[in-house]
Amino acid sequence: MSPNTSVSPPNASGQAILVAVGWPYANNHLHAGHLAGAYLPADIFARYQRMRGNRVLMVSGSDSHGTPVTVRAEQEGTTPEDVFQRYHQSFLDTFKGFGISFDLFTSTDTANHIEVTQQLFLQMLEQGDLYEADQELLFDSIAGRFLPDRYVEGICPKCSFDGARGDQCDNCGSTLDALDLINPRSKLSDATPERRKSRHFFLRLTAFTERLMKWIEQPEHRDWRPHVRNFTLGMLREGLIDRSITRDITWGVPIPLEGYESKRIYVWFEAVIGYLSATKEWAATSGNPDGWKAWWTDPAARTVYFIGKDNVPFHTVIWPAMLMSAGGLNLPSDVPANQYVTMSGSKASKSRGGVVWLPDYLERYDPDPFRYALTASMPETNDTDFTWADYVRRNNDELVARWGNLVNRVLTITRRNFDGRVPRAPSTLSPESQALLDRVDGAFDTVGGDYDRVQMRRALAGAIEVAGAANQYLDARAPWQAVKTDRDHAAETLYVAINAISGLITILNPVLPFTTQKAWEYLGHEGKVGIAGWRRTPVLAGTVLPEPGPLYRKLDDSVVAEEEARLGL
RNA sequence: GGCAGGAUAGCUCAGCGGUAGAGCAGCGGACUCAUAAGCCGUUGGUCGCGGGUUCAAAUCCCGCUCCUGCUACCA
Repeated sequence: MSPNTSVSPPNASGQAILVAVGWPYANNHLHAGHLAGAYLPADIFARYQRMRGNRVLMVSGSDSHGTPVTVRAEQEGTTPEDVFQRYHQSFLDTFKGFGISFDLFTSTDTANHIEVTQQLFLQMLEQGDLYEADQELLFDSIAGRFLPDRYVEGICPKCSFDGARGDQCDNCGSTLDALDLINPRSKLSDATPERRKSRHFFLRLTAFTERLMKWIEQPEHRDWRPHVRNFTLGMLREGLIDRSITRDITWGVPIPLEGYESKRIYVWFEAVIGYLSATKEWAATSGNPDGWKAWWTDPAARTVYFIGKDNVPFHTVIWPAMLMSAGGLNLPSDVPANQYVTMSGSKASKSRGGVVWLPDYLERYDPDPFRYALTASMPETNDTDFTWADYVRRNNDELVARWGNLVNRVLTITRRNFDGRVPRAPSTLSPESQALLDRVDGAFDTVGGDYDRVQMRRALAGAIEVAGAANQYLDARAPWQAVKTDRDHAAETLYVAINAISGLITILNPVLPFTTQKAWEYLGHEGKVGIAGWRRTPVLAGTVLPEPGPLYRKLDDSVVAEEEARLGL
């Protein structure tokens, strides 16, 4: 990927960029890990690319199928549809609340998705990339369900540890086959599972090893994140395994063939197709049914997948293999998978607590400070730890004090001393004034390049540093004094500071969409931030400045203890 | 077991071949426009351990210790 580092005006015919975001599983609310891992970086990336004038399409949807949804429905005495609908709505509310700017957030429970999935299924079957075979599986006769390996526990055949899961032993770390467990028991009902044969469809992954290897080794994939690239190469070197892509369940996408009424296509095969089906849905809805091709069949398009690291194999091996089988569709340009965020040192876990639920957060705080704090410690190269102490510090020291206060102090002095209007600067600026504006303009290149490479931490650090430079500039020129002795000097300072802020607003907008929009209006600008593209929008002398308000609230230290208690660790 | 990432100032982390850096915390100072914010200065580290390569290593190589995570038949 060549980083876009040059500043260009908005351009309706920019590059087509598909921002594909992992599909959340509709069996619980979203938490901070989801946001930091996938939705926030995707949103920052999309907002930046839109301002660059690129044709961005950002899609995702609820993954409505799969065993845990049905399990949860049974526990609650309701239907899978009900569970899925409830959380789907929760997701929509959460994205709205945090400003995650999807062009479409749909679900796998649509007629369109089912149709696209079945069509691809049949196409791959015809290609010979799917085949039928019998599979021996464990069946829980009390729950009346075949058991995924993870739902079986027993004694590890290798180390005799009692409590090994069907897929892996937590004690000795070896990968297991559920059929080899000694004294197996179902995690659903505690029943002793019985062996049953079942006929299923398999994805012939083994046939794709060579092609995938070639694809990964293309020069443009060299700068994929090391953990993504190496993990994928490792899988390919070890040898792929054909996997069954159907299950004995009734909640899911039906198999479009006679005699398979009691089986469904399984989620890991079907959910990734959502990227394609969602694009088609968006195109159809916007009145141009062929519009999806701009992102999927035009080789000039860029498709970037934002997911958590646990999802890497599906996006760098399985989905590309499926796309190769289908033919004529773009393979992922990049999969900048993130690592994990831990909460106060504890891994987010639904059972053990230690989770910041996003709907919960929004009841008490504003979205931008969370976006800011999570971006500042985004798990791009390693797991990171979120603490409320860090959140409060970043809010108070960086958002309130450094950035918010910069805007506030500049606007206040100006309004008070220049009749509420932006003062006029001399035609030739002093060197330090010019230097500040140059610094802001330069940040469009450096920070923009970081956004483009999906290095959000670096981007944000670079942006906030410029706010620091603006504060230094102000202190050096002390317009609050100059206004009494040399009005022209003060006028230049404030004019320059206001214009520097204007640039900073645009630069920070991908991370802080809500508060930068507010600030944008405080400068007398109209419309949306960045409407003029990825560049500093000048604020002209004489512009009437409306009364500003605080962009951020200072938080009391007691928030830390309160929220830590709420984490229940 | 395999793979990845980490181990650098009290804390969070950046640097990734060329005289140890930032923010916060601590200490001192000048200022007062601002949500008592901002600015300047300063204390503080034998860069996990042991070898090696090099004129030069936090930075490259080998070995070791500890931490985190991933490991497609859960999403």
